[in-house]
Amino acid sequence: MPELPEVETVVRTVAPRLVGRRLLKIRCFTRKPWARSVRKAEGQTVHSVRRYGKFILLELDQGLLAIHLGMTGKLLASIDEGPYTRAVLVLDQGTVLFDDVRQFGSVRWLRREPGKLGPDALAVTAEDFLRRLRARKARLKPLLLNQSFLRGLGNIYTDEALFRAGIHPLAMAARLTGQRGLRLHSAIVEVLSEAVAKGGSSISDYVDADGRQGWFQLQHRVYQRTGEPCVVCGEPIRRILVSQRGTHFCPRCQRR
DNA sequence: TGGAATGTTCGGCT
DNA sequence: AAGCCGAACATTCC
Repeated sequence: MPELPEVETVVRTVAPRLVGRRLLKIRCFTRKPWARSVRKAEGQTVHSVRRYGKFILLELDQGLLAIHLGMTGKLLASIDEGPYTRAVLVLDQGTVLFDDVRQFGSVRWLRREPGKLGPDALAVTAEDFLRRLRARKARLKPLLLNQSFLRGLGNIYTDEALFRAGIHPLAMAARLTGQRGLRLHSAIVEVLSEAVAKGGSSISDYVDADGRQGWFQLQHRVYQRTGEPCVVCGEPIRRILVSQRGTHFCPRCQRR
């Protein structure tokens, strides 16, 4: 489920349940190694909840609780534990569940925020973005997915941003003209802002902490529209594999 | 039945 | 060193 807009939506919906609350206990139902670190969070008060790239960070008295939703993780303001509930945050008032079918997600206690990530995809300035593009000898699709280059983009919004900018996913980052680099920066900020405003994309079963779906999937122009006509030129949308990820683009609007 | 799915990490190769 | 590739993690859905 989770790229920047989905994580941002979860943060906004879960924050009111967590801020000011005391984490009495964290019960884990998994044998993943991350479950052992959460003990250090028990007994602590949650001072703030914020998004850091695709991480949800709970600021505690000491250190942070870092939640990553992986591919299918959900944070739910609920007490209805199900077969995929991997952790239960027991608060002094209420509970929050961490459900995760595929178990690529995690909840772990950290001394400080995760290091070595690039600037936030919604906050990066055009100048900084251009400078960073220039410094990389890599193709755009894998580069934009790389969280140490820019944090927050995933497969959906990378494809959507490249389409909006009219840039081929295999184009070399360092060889983009300044104009096209700026266009890409605007496309990224625009598509992410619009998606946040729509509560993210519910392409399989993504829901926010209150169980509500997002609606941005209705605005997707290329992602999972293989064979359907391009909304701009009518050419069928093509799907290729780029570093093992399905990559969708319009061969006419996004020439190499 | 095989393949694909919103993600990250690690080892190996160039 | 940087970047690419494939595999691995676990499960469901079509």
